[in-house]
Amino acid sequence: MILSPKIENFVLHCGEMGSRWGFNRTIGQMVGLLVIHEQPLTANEIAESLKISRGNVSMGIKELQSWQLVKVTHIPGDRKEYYAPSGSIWDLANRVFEERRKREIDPTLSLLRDQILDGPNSPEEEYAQKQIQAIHDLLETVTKWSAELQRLSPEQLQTLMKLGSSVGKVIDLKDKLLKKS
Amino acid sequence: MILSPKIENFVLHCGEMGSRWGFNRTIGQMVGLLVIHEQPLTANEIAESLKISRGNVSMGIKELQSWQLVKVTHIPGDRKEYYAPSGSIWDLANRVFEERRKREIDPTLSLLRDQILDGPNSPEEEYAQKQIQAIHDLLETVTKWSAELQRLSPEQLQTLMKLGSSVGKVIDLKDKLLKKS
DNA sequence: TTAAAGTTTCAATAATTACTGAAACTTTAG
DNA sequence: CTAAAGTTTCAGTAATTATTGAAACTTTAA
Repeated sequence: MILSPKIENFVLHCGEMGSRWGFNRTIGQMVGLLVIHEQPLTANEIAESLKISRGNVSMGIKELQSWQLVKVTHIPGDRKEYYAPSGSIWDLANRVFEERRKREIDPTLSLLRDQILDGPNSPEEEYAQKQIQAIHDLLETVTKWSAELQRLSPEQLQTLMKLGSSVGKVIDLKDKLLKKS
Repeated sequence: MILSPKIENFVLHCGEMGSRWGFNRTIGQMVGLLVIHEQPLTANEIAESLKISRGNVSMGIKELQSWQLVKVTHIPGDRKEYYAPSGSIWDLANRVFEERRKREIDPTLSLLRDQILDGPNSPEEEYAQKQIQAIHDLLETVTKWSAELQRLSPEQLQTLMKLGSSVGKVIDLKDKLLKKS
């Protein structure tokens, strides 16, 4: 399981980015490796390729499973478990995005809701309350949007993606139409 | 500079979330504090409120400035510097989003571009190449979209946001408009 | 039922990242 | 020019997070 320079490069880069994407270096490398390899890999192959301990791989896989990024497969007559990405690049990105939303937004949203219900407890808290409300609204919008994106069909997504630099135009057109009716 | 329980709660929470949002606990607390307080604060007030060292505040401010999240103001006849958020909640969120794009996406995009130019160096790299291309395309789309969002006017954004639970409608809308013209 | 193949767990330790506080630096009023 | 007010830097240390490797656990073929 020796990696070609190009692939090694890619895998190492995934490691460096790993921590920015929400996991650690090792796990970043694992994702990179699994994504770039057509065939599923065993835990031992992963450990060997990345030069890390077997235990570390085991913990990494557990973490990746909690993110729903890997699936386990078996080869008939072989007792080992083989690991592969749980879907297309798009699927994986979606999962990461979703998981991060849960970790980065949901807890805050929940706290802010409580704080809003509580209301301002003193004149100085008036301004605080307004800001809390603003953050809450922003986060709620983001949440709704991300849920919406998950729901779109691949074709709709395709269209939306291509829309790119002309979202603005579509919106303007919509406004005009509304005024007419 | 003693904080009311509610505000302290909010600030502490921002600290916990800080690391998830791309900075560390202290810096998260600083953002929270600045956002929730109507009046700009001095570095000493921040240190006192959060019970952290003066040096830490100084480093935190430097970091926040690199994210363009704070602005410095002065009070006539007072030599101290007063710090405040650099804009509305929406502005701040935008900046964080933008900065994270730079850190989380741009370096990868750049590497992948190089790797694509390099082409597959062996038959086994065929598949790798395809995957690299797929990741590249995904990241490029995200980048384009985020640039587009920055460019929209607040009103356009407002419209887009309210469209909310029905992005699908935007697509339908687009199709209808195209047919008419 | 057992031993071989495989996997997971976790205490110890390594690596990384954040924080303090004292010293050095900068600015300005007198 | 100088001293007071303010700010930044950074070496040392504390706190956190990641990794190893050996022991414990699980599964299955014979």
